[in-house]
Amino acid sequence: MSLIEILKTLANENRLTILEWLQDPEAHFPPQKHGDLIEHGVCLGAIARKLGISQPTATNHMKVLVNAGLVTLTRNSNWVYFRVNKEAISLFLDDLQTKVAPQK
Amino acid sequence: MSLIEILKTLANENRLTILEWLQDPEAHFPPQKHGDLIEHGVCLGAIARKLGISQPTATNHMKVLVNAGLVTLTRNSNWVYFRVNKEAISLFLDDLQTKVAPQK
DNA sequence: TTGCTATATAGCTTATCAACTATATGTTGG
DNA sequence: CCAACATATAGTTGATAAGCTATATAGCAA
Repeated sequence: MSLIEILKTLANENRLTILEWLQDPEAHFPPQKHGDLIEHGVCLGAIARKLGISQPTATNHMKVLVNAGLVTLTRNSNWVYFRVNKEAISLFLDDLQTKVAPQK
Repeated sequence: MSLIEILKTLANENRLTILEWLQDPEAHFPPQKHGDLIEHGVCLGAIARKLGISQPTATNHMKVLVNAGLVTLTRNSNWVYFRVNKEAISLFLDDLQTKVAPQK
């Protein structure tokens, strides 16, 4: 995904917060009965509840984050799990630095 | 300015391009009769013309960039000059890295 | 089966953004 | 002084975004 698309993805308070939470799921979410926070990821409902937004809105935010490549999605029966994509974030930060601070 | 405000500022193709150009004004703008590109900055009209947008639209983009602290503004008679604020950009990049890639 | 939970999809509303035109103000040069 | 230029401001429009409700689908559990 292009630099500008990733910037648009992050230029939203809720999405930025979600990404921050997903960096360290155990620090921000209660244990899940149906899937390990680290191994499988954080499920959609937990994110929606913690943010205090409706489930469809959360679905949409996660779609944007996945599209930008910042988060990966795993399905297991009727659950959807999300994990941060650290490599993509690292690439993005490098790109951004090259673009807006090339002297470094 | 807050991290999220800066992200919103950069999440626009034209503004991102302007910031890139202002990193190295001599590489992107012709010499100015009325003010040195490096010493004083790039004047508004030059930015509007190069982007192919109207002057009021350029004024608005520059206002956003200045508000975010990424660019500084200097007035001289009827000209307005803009220069990149490298320190602010550097701080922003650090902030962002801390937020979305804290393990580094 | 029935009901509960998890997620997806559709459709709507409101807010924000990026662009424009028109116009005003102020500066400079002839 | 007047014309040309630089920028600012006001107001409008069209597109996109973020939220919601209502509803559909699918899995699980009693």
